[in-house]
Amino acid sequence: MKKREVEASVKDERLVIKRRDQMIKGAVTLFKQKGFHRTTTREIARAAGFSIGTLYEYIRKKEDILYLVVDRMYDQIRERLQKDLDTNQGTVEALKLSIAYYFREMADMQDEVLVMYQEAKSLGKDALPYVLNKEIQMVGMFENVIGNCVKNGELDLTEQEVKLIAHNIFVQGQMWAFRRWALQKAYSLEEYIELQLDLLFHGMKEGKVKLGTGGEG
Amino acid sequence: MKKREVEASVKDERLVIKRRDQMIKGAVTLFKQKGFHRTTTREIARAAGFSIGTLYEYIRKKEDILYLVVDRMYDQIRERLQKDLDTNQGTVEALKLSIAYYFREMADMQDEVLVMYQEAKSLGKDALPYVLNKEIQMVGMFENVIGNCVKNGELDLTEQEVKLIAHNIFVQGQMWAFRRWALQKAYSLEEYIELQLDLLFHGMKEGKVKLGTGGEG
Amino acid sequence: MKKREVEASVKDERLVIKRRDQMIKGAVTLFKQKGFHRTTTREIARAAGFSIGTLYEYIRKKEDILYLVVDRMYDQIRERLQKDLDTNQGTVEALKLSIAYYFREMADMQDEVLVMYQEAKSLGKDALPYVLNKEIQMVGMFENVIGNCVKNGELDLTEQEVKLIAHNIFVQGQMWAFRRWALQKAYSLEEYIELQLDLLFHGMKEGKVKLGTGGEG
Amino acid sequence: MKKREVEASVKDERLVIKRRDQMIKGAVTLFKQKGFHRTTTREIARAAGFSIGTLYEYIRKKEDILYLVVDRMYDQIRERLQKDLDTNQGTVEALKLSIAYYFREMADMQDEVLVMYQEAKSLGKDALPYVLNKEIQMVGMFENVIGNCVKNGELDLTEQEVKLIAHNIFVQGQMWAFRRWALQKAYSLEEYIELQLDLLFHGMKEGKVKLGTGGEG
DNA sequence: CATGAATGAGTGTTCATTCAT
DNA sequence: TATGAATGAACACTCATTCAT
Repeated sequence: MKKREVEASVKDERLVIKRRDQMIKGAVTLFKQKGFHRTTTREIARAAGFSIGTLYEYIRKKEDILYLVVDRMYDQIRERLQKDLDTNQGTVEALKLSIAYYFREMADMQDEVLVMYQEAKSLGKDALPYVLNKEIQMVGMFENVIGNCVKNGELDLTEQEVKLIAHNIFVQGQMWAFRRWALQKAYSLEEYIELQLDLLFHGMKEGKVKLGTGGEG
Repeated sequence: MKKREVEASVKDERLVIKRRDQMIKGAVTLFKQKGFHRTTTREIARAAGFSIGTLYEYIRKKEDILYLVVDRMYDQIRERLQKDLDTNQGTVEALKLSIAYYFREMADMQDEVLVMYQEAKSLGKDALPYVLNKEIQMVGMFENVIGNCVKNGELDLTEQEVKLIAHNIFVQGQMWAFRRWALQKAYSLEEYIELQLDLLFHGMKEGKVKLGTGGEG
Repeated sequence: MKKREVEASVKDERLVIKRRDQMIKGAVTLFKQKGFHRTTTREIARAAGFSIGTLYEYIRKKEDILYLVVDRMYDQIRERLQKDLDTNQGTVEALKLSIAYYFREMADMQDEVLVMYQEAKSLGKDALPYVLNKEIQMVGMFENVIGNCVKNGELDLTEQEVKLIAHNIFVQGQMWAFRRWALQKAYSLEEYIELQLDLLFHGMKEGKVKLGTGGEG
Repeated sequence: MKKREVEASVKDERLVIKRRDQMIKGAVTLFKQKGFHRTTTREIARAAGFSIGTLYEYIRKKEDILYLVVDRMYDQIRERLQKDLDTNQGTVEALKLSIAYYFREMADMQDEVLVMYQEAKSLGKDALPYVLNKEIQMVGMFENVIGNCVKNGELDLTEQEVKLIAHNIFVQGQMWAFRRWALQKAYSLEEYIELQLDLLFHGMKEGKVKLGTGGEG
């Protein structure tokens, strides 16, 4: 899927990138505070440090800004994650480290995650599939590393299981942000990571009482 | 936390309930399609089958509609879940059934879940804590059943683990709705339920290769 | 000019009068507080002690209520004034007493005066002339008494002067109400009356310096 | 009391003044015809020659327009009056000229006076005191000139009398506008001025009959 | 390239008035 | 007669977007 280009009137590419950086920076802050819909283009322009007229030299519609924000965020996360995964592959130990790394990255970008999370559906019919595609890619990255562990024989999972685990990991990374109101009261980030990893790998631990009895035997 | 009452101008309680039912029904459909912000009060009125004037006889502000939708949904899910949990308690087997039941309920209310999920943050400062409280209650219900299994000795988990598992279950119930674009292509609902249950209880299964060996030691 | 009748659907005349009394009473209070435009028909109905439906059994349009209020007020003032003037006629002394009486009456009906004063222009093109006519009648009453004093030889004034004095008196009666924010801080009602009477009858008193010099001599 | 500034979104001060001039001009005409409440913001925008959007670039709320109108009017009258009073001070002759001048000014601004008079109470709790303060200042200007005549010995009046006379003059200036329906049928402006001045300075003239006799003594 | 004034469709909300019960 | 639910025209105000300078 090709990159969905947001058209700019300005030709100077350097400038386009610079201005969009300013824009995205300002927009994230505002979206975080008031959401996409309650944020006006004027506010974004002001936060970015230029006029409303200038803003529209670099985008076509308000929605473009949201797209730019979300797009940038995905790229950042994916880039970092890719770099990490490239160096750690194939072993369960490496997988654990990568998941932990991913959780920490997501915690680091909490605000952006929240924005993406809550406003993505505001993207129009054209931008949405592109964004979903990025998610699929990211989930795919986890599928790959887990899949490698399976190939190695370190894990024994079906393809279906691999896919779902990848989704679960992906969502649990977001959870820390979007359920912060509950989770961050109960756990530190490292506690959260440790617990989730444990659950991910071992599930709920059975007690001794029923050991050997009934169940799925 | 007391119920946050949405005031109506109309006195006839029966009528209020009836009209609000119509309202909620119409609103959910619209919110799902276009989100809360892009849906106009006029559209909601039309979808509900009455005029804009009548709509405002039953609410005070547009936000009230969102609150009504979310509130109703929570109540429904909680009520059904409570009823289920009341009859199935204490065993892992019952817990599994309850989780499956919960997943199915959430799948059944996909649209509402989606709306709640993406629009909840649009609720004002007064309604939001009330809604979050409802979530806490629902998560608490799962904490209880799992906790009972721990007391029985059927499960061996710390309080922290219990809490996080409850959150995970809760979120996985929502996942089916808000990640439908990916999950519902890959799994049937029953497959999804079975897989998630398996992962919840057993985690990733290790292969035989590395059995007995340490990490990178 | 015939009385402008406000049509009622209800036939029972006694009831019409009773309900309209309730209505006027409630309306005056509300108009005083928030003005005619900011007062809703529902509020008036509630203040009157019956439903909005019932309200409309006794009037045709909201404006009718304003008319009813203003009309009632004029009638009251005129009635009282007439009674007073009937018994005190022809002498300057009696005129002074009547003016003082009128001032006191207006002070007594301050709220109503204020309402009439500020909202009269909200009366439609049909009701307004009728109301203005009532004012003309009241001014005419003063013209008469003053005119009688002229006929008696107690006062020496042209018709034009008589008319203007009548207007001045009329307005000075209202002044106490509509300039209350300034006058009632500086004067007691009786002081106000005494001073105005003095000025009315003697004008500004010249000092001794210029006596006999230049000017209009 | 500081000037209550009405905020504009537009930065160009010259433009703000120009557009507000258009606005005020259009608004006065409309307010005169239909009153403040019955005039819509769109009508004002149209009358001013620009769009509703543009209107709101120069004000924040509809009420601001009323405030602008009233404020402008007070400033104009006071400015002119001040200029006049600065050059004519201390003598009864000058006082008469000033009063006549004031009456003519008010007649010149009839429409604005009418608007101010009938709609001032529609100003919110923040703007009203500011407007009343302007009235107090204007009344104060008359108090001063009259007071000077007293100091000169040209007039023999108490402070209380001076204050009340100032109020009377002020109101009589407005009267020509708000009782136009009666006064302007009976008098020319110059007749009105001459008569009022005469009454102000000499009051009602007693006839010869009773000369020398007391009241009811 | 940058600016910011101008635009007007669109939105939430109100409220006088009607009419079936 | 009395009620109050229903209606929808009307209103104040917002904001994305354009375009002349």
